Amino acid sequence: MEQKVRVRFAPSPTGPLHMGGVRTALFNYLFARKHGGEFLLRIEDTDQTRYVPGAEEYIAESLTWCGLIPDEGVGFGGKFGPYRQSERKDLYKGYVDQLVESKNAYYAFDTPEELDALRSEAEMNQTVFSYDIHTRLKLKNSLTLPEEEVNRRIANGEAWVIRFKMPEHTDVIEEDLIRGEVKFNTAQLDDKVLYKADGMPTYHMANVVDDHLMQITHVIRGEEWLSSMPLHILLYRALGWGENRPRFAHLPLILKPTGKGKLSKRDGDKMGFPVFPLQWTDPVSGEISRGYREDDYFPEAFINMLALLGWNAGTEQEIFTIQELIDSFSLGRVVKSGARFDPEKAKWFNRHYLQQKNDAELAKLFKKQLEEKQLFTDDDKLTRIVGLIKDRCTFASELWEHGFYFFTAPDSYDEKTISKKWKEDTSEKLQAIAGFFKGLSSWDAESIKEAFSEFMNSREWNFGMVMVPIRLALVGSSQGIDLFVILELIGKEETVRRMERAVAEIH
RNA sequence: GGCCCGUUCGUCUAGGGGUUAGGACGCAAGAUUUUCAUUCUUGUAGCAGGGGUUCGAAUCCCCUACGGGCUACCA
Repeated sequence: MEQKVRVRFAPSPTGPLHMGGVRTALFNYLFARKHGGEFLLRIEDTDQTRYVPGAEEYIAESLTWCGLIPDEGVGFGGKFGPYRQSERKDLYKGYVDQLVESKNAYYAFDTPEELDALRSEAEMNQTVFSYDIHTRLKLKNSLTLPEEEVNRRIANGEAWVIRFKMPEHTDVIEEDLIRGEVKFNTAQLDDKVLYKADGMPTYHMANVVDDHLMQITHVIRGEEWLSSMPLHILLYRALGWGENRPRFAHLPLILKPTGKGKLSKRDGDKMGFPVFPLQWTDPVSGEISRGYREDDYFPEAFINMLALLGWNAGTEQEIFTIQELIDSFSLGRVVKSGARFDPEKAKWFNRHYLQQKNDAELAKLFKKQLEEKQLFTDDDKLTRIVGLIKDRCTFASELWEHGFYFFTAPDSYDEKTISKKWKEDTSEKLQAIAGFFKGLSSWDAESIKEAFSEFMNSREWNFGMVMVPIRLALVGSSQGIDLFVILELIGKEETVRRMERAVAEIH
């Protein structure tokens, strides 16, 4: 009988969630949904020194904005709680004791200073100090000290940690769901601290215990954890859970758009794109980091873009609804190598989603922008305008810059266009045309165009001489949609007013 | 340094012994729009290098180079 799939996203509340973190959450979510399983959010706050206030709320809000709602977790209920590791503190000691009892772990009394000294000493000799099978018998721990002294030190309240006793020269072979067989030898691995002097477990211990207790079936996480996979496997075995432990899948990292290394906050600042889902204000420095939400990305576009960064369906499809992602997702199709992030492609996804939205929906967004400027118009007209200008937009926030002229006269005229298209006799012509417009009785794009053509013919003027100048008068530059539609929508009076103003102001 | 992972157009990727190496973003050109943008069409550009295996390698193996991760009482 197959076990029910349970996966978890387990971030550390040390700051805002990085877009790589969101992608990890996404892949977990997709995997859970695909297999009818559950997706949980666990907060890994075992390092109290790195805790950042607000980070936890930020994580929950980010997932919510992205539509990746956990089935269980901090703030989302569930029967396997608490889901915050600091609240599970008491629970870990028993398992650590069990490991000490079974000789899989031992007490160590070496101080951080002593270890640092050993590390720098090793560095001077061009080597690296490692607390492992070769060195542990020369250090201060329950393997080397007499039992009475160990007990005495503990009773005296001396600081101690518990370390895993890495077994001697054995191969740990595991089938990673993305990478295939990965092989390690314990001879290369050190005796990691499992339980810290402050009474908190380290990541490794808490992770293994919680994944077991929360009945996690698949651990889907970033590649930075691949190296600790053997330790985790050994821990499951040592705790007697080796037969029923989760399977692992290690995701490739997201790399900088250019240059070396993984994507960082700095890259976003430098190159002008967000690396976080939501805007974040650092509680200490007050520094603000932009977010995809505030930069006006649609969450669907953000998610779609993230999904295709390191995964593909094996078809040429690139646009996926979340349901389509769920249906076609598989870990086997996750790419093994790191992916450089391309901000341009992210924009392309947003543009695509924006074009797919219906006009009325976008009109609502546009209406908000207009209201902020104290401009109002009826919904039908607004919807029509949106339909006319949306294909020029990548973000909904650009609706204004591409449609402002329907609501307000230009506040300046583009110099280049003036020098190129505004001739000696342009003012005169525009004045005549404005006068002609005044006398028109029907004011819709078709009729205006027809009447205007006749007028132009009668004067033996050609369109090219005046079209751009009229546009300049109405819009302020040589941009915009079909001129006669603009005329119709801004109305006769406003058209004439703008033309007269342009004649007066442009020389 | 050690261990582990990776390497197809500038970027994201398809490909799993025989393909004119496909798509997308970007970029460029043309068309259309008496403007600009859109749109459409076309083009641009790639198997890191070297050895094997094989009748035949982007595909399998080895070496090298390069990139990435880990190497904390951080996750």
